[in-house]
Amino acid sequence: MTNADFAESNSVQKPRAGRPRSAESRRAIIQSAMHILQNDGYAALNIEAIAAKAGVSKQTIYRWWPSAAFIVLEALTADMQSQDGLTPDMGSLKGDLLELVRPTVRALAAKRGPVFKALIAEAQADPRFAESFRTSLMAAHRETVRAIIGRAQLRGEVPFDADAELAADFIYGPILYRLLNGHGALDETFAYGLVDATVLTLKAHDQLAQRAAEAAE
Amino acid sequence: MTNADFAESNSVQKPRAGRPRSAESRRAIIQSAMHILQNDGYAALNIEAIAAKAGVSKQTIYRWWPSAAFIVLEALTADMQSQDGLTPDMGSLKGDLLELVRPTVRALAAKRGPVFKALIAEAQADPRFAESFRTSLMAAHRETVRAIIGRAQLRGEVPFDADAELAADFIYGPILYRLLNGHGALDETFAYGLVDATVLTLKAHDQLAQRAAEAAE
Amino acid sequence: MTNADFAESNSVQKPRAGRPRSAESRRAIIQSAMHILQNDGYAALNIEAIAAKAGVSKQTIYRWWPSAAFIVLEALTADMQSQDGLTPDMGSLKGDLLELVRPTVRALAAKRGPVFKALIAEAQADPRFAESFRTSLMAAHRETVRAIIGRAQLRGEVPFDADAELAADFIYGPILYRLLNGHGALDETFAYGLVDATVLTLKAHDQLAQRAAEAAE
Amino acid sequence: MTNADFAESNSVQKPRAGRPRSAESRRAIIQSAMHILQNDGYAALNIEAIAAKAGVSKQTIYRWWPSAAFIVLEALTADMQSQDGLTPDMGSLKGDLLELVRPTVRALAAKRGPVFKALIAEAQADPRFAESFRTSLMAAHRETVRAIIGRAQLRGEVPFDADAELAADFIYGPILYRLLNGHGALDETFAYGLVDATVLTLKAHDQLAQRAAEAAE
DNA sequence: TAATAATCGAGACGGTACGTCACGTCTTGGA
DNA sequence: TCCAAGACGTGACGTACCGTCTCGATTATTA
Repeated sequence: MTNADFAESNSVQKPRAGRPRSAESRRAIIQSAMHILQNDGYAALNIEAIAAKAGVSKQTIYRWWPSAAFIVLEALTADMQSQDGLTPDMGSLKGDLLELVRPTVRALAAKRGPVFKALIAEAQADPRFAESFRTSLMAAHRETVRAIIGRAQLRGEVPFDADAELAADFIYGPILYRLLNGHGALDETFAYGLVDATVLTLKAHDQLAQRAAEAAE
Repeated sequence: MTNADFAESNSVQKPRAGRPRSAESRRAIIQSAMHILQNDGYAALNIEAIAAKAGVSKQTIYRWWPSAAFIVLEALTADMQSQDGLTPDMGSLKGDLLELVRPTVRALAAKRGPVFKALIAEAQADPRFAESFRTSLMAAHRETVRAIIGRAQLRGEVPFDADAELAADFIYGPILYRLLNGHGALDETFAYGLVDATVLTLKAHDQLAQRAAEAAE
Repeated sequence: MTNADFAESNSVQKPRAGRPRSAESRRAIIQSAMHILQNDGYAALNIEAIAAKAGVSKQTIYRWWPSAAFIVLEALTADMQSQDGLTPDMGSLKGDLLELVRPTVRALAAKRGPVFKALIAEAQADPRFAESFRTSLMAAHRETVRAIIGRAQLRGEVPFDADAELAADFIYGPILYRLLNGHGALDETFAYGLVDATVLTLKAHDQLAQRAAEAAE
Repeated sequence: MTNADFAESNSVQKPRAGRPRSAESRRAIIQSAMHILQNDGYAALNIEAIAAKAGVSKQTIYRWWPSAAFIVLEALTADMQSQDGLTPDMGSLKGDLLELVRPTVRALAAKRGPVFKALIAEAQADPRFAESFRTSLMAAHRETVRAIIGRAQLRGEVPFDADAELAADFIYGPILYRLLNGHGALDETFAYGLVDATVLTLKAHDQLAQRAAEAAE
């Protein structure tokens, strides 16, 4: 949990004495950070540049965020909460997964890719950020997969002992791998292959077990 | 391909004029870099520290490597070439994959993890390094998977149209995901689950297609 | 005029926003620079050494002075302003000039010599410094000569068309020449010879003109 | 005495064993040095640049000259010996001095100025070079003045106790002063003023002494 | 209506590392 | 013995950001 989140969540119940936090500055900082990120890349995203662009003092930034990465993370989570939150039931495991994977892959192939790569890189160097990153963005993604598999289990499409954790690894692992290593395209074909393989795995687990049982008779 | 690799590969055929490169310095630089990396972490791995520890000038380092990451990469590839090169045929797809995945996962859970994480992070910020990293370490890993699947195809374990590329993504994607995100352990259970799922996927592709054909009769 | 001078002269009227300049650091920098200069010579006077000795960051030095030479110049002008400002009227041109030249020559023959030589050398390589050097130290020296000759003109010792500029060149030129070239000693004899010759020149200008007029009758 | 001078003076009597010094390289080095000096200024004149431009190894330069300044000095003295050596007797002290001072001032105001300034600056930092500079270029200049005054003494223009050393200081001091400090132009007016003052001084020394003797009667 | 308290901008500060430059020395093969 | 080529250790450069620290000014709550 970032300092910013902390301050925000507390601001409701206890209006502390002194000058309140400037919403204007907060907005300017986040916008400036994202602007620099989009235009000049993550390498150019440093506190001094953000402060200069936002017309804000460095101190103000350090007061609310531990590093530039946290600013980006805040922008991203805010963005995700506004648009996502919906994993529509398409009526089948494959349909649900496609509805999840295809937009994800498409976004990462476009402008979301560089941002995501940068945050993951940052997480490797900064344990505090890794924690925040994992428990906000990443956890939300994995939860979606768990929900979809839960629905598939209720439908009887996959056995109840299907490993949702491993399934989430199978969905996001290869995506991350291609995103970071760049050995293959993040395109529709990949999305379909990914979903097909995952569905096959989850179902085959069942069917093969069934065939094994039949063979045992 | 790094400058160093280039110089090395040419050194055989053309003993150019001028003082030859100091093998002593090269060794000291690589060793110092790895020593700092193991003891103080990647964050402490900077050119000045390496130069100081190796008793070498910064210029000498910059002459042969573009950045500290390239030094680590060179050490790692040299290390890999000396110990690997062998993907023993265990007689079955599952056996081969386990023989590949288990040591990999074990190494990444131990001291190889932090180094790998750092290099991947570095690759996100430096396109030149990303290129080198992808075409050396990463490409070698993927090639191993392709070889294993090739053997399985010859054995008749998996169909000839099995997608080796996707299989490699399935093997290394989840490993990378867990390594970088840290949401799950890189342990034996994970290794088995990973191999089982991959084998099931590759085989189910065949069997399900077969059942679909039978059903069509 | 250095940045430092500029900031200083403005500091009275406008207490600008932000943390004010550290007088402590300024003092430490100047003192350290002079200390290194006296002990190890101008060749050893570099920004890193000054910063280290003063316990100050290099950036702080670069913020206020363009180079080490400007620091020395500031120290020297401050020193000169505190002790000089006085060109006592000795009652005669020769007396005034001796009162000016003898201490100057004595100082340059002692510890002021190396410093002065170094600054002049620096001025040849750095036009910005040359400008500062000329308009501060050098201009003050020349002005003193002009004042002395002005007094001599009022006394009737020298004609009103006596060239004060050339006289200043005659005073400081030979001093500089001996200082830089080292072909002759900067001693009392030299000082007397210098003053005698200058006085003779200035007066002879008058007398010879007079004799020429008499001869014309 | 430079290494080059040493080698040169010895080369006549003892043709040492081994490959002889390359006259081609020597010429290329001196020419390259002067070319860089004229085009890019003394600040750009470093051994690496000269070596690169001359197509010569750095070692070859260091073998024959202690520093770049010595190369320039060698070029300058060679140049001076070829054109000078002649101080024509114009029949009068003033004529002789003008014939000496006017070309000198003209040359220093033109392209000789920067070179001279740089060498003088260099001499302040390098005692070995100062020694060479003083005993070659500078000494030659002073000797010329001594010769001219010697002639004037024989002519009876100036007394035999006229101080030739001080006269040389009076000629070259102000020139050097203006050259280095840049407070005044090095033009014809200055040359005439300089010569007039020097002649007046030398002669007034006599006449004033005479008048003092008359007054004493 | 003050006093108190936190925030804000500006910007100076001590640090650390950067990547570059030139130094003067060395080690090759070849002339 | 000299030469070109060029690698080497050394030392300093000037710059970029870091995260912290004063400043005066502003804007709230609390007394």
